[in-house]
Amino acid sequence: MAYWLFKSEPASFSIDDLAARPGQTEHWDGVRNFQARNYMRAMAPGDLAFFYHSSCAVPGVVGEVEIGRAAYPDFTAWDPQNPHYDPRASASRPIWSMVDVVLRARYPRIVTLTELKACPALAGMRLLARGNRLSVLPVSAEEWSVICGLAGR
DNA sequence: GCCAACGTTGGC
DNA sequence: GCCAACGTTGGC
Repeated sequence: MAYWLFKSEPASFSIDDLAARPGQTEHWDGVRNFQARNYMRAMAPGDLAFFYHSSCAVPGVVGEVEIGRAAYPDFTAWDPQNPHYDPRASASRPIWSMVDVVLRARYPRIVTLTELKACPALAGMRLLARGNRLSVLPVSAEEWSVICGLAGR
């Protein structure tokens, strides 16, 4: 059982968008970074992940999802109409992966980036590391429980 | 809109 | 294999 964090720009896909999906589930497609892809390949069904809103007025953790399906080919990569199209990818050579996520909790309030930074127990968190840009990150069990505490859960 | 930080690409 | 150029991310 492992813990993770997914970033998403709410203008593109927010936790409310996920909540509105049938079954409150969605495949997490469009990741085009090898390290982030490899983290998704390490995910197992039942793993939990934070849903983080980035590039917005109040960046922060807004909820939790559960991994519903382990990594499988990201077919959006070989769709020329898709904004994340990668001409190197194909059905026989997928290159990119995605997982399915299922909404588990939408927090009643945002655990803001400012709060995370102010929390000494989270000083080593990957999300807070200088220059961090990965959209998929591992989270330690300690960090998970600390942030759940901040969220009031 | 700005800028720092980073990953990727491509010339050599 | 090096490294400069470029594109992207993401906070502010």
